Amino acid sequence: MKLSEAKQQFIGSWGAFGTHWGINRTMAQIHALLMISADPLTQDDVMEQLDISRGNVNMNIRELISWGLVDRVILPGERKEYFSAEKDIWKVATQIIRERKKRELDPMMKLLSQLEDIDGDKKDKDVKQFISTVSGIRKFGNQADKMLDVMIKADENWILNNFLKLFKK
Amino acid sequence: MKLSEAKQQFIGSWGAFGTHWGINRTMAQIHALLMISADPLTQDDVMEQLDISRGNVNMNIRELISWGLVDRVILPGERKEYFSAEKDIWKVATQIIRERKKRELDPMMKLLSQLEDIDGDKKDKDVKQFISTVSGIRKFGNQADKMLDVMIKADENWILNNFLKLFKK
DNA sequence: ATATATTTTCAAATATTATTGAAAATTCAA
DNA sequence: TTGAATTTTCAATAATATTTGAAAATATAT
Repeated sequence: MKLSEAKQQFIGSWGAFGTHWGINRTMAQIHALLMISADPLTQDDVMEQLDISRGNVNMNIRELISWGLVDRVILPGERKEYFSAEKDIWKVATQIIRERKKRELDPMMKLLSQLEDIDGDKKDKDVKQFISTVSGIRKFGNQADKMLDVMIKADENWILNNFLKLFKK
Repeated sequence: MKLSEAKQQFIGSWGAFGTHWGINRTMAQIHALLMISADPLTQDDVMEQLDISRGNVNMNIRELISWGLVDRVILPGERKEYFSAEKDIWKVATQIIRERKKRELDPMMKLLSQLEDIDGDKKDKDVKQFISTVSGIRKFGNQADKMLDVMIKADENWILNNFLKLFKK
C-alpha cells in the first residue's frame, strides 16, 4: 500500500473512531494527521490536507491544545505558528483519561453522592431500588477513579506488565 | 430530596453522560430509568415517564437489548411485553466493555495491522513516522485488548482488589 | 506608525442525527 | 379464522452539531 493511501485510511478511521467516543470527527482527523506527520504543520497545511476551512481548523486545534494533545511550536524565523501532536501513545492515552476523568467522571460522582439522600420510606421498594442502583454506581465509580489515578501516574511498561502478570496464573 | 426529583436528576445526568460516550441521550435515559425501576416496565410506561414517542422507545429498547443491557420479560397472564435492565453495575460495565471491544477496538486493530505495510523508502522520515505511530497504537491496542479480555472474565472484587494491591506499595 | 500577515471569532448555512406518528406487521385470545 | 391489542417500521420532520467564510482582532516587520 502506498503511504498516501495508508494515511487517508488511517485519518478516516481515526475520525470515525472518535465519533464513537464523543469526539467530533474533524478534531480526531486533525489529531490523526498531526500524529503521523514527522514535522509540525501550519493551519494552512491542515486545511489543505483535510480539505476543511480555516475556522474549522483553528477551533479544533485549540480544542486539541486544551486537551493537552497538541502543542504550538514556534519555528525561529517563521511568521506562522506550527502545531505538533504528542506521538507517544501511552502519553496520549493517559492524557485523555486524565481529561475525561476531570470533565465527566468527577462531576458524575459528585452528583451521585448527593442523590443517595432520599426523603421517604426506606422500606419502599422504589426507594430501595433507587438507592441501591445509585450507590452501586457510585462505589464502582470511586474504584474506577482510584484505578485511573494510579494508571495516570504509572509508567507504561511497569503498569501493563504488572497488570498482565496478575493473570498469567 | 424527594425520590421523584432524584430520579429526574439521575436520568438527566445519565443521559448527558451518555452523549459524551457516543451513546444517544434517549437510549441512556431509558437505560437509567430501567436501572432504577424496581419492577419491569412496558413501552407505555417508558413513553409516559420520559415523555417520548412509541417509535423512539421501541427502537432504543431494541438497541439496549442488542447491547445486552436490557431483557424482555414476559409476565404470565399479561399481553404486553415488559423490560428490565441488568442492575449489577459490574455486569453492566463488563457488558459495555465487551460490546465496544467487539464493535470498535477489534476492527481498528485489524485495520492498523494492514497499514503497517507501506511501499517505499523505509528511511524516508514520513514513512518512518507513519509506521512508528501506527505500530505504537497497534501495540498499545493489543495490550489494552488483552487487559480487557481479562477484566471481562474476572470477578468484580477479585480484579479491583488485586489491581489496587499492586499500588499499595 | 503603517501595512501586511496571521489568527480568532461567530452568525449563518449545511450536514448529521434523533424523533415522531401513522401505517404495516405481528401476536394472540376467543 | 377474525379482530383487537401490541409491536415494528420508516418517511417526514425536528433538533442538534458541525462547518464555513468573511470580518474583526492581533501580531510582526519595516
